Amino acid sequence: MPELPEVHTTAQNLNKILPGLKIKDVWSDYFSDLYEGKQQVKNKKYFQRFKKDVVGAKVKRVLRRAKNVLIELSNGKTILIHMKMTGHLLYGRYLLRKNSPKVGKIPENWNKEIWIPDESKESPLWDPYNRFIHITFSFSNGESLVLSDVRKFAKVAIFDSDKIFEFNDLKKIGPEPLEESFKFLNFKRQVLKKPNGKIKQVLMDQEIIAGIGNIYSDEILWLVGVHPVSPVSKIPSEVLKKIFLAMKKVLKKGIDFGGDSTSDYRTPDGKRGSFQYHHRAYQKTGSDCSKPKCEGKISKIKIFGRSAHFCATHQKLFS
DNA sequence: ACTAGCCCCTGGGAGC
DNA sequence: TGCTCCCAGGGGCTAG
Repeated sequence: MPELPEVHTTAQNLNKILPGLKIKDVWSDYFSDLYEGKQQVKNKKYFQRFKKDVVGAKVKRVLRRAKNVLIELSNGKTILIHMKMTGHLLYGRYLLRKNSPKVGKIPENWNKEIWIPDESKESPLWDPYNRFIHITFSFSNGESLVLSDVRKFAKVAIFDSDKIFEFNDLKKIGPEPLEESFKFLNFKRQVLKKPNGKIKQVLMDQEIIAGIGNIYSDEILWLVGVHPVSPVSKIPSEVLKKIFLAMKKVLKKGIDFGGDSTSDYRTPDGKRGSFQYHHRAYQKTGSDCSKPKCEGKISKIKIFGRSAHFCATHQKLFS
């Protein structure tokens, strides 16, 4: 699922490609999940308005804030895309087909419109995980930006660029963990806003720190040897410092590996990232702990409706 | 103000 | 082989 490193990789790659390109058309089969400002776009009428705001504009730049991709347009509007769990953005030459040939496991009786890559079957864009395309932006150069999202949780919205930080999506988001200016004291102040909160939950709280989700929080806590349910206020300051440093390290590592493709995430050229091959805790339930000299095993528990993976042997519970 | 829990969604994997 | 059931979970929302 796209967290900071995945969204960062996507936004950075797109920022090398999209600026200067003019949006020629927008297509979607996904009206219920398009938004215009605060207004949820529930029908075609709103989609037409979204389309009107977008078509004809040029892309100025693409950036990331928390787990959102922001596409700034030349007309004072910004498209916000939150990929949630299974969404990912792809860029390439795409064709709209009706009664299309089968792609992956799409049923034979499929008779809807479908976008398929106009590329050789060797192209990573043909990866079966890339076939759930629910919105496309076609550019005047003949290429398209498409959102593939099997579970349809992704959010696409449009805002006035100068007001975008006034809306809830971005208003209350905490600081960016990889900013040079984000120092330990800021981190400490942030997490201590939830003194009774469990450390894993607090790390994942977007209002405390932006961009960390389930995978990276598991990996950070494994690395520093802190049990995920430890309340923040019980963790000694020097251990919080270790968490802070591990957070920067693990997130950077995620970026270096091109993100995590445990699930559906792909880079805009359709390729997998490789952080999933370096997990120590996330989805390693039952495996031997890989920390040197540790003889524990990775367990899984549910906290706050999410799974947490950790080694009960070397991850210390502060309480 | 807080938190626990439901909801959205659907492919894939496990079990029979 | 094919059916059913359960799981993945970010973030919005509601009930307590």
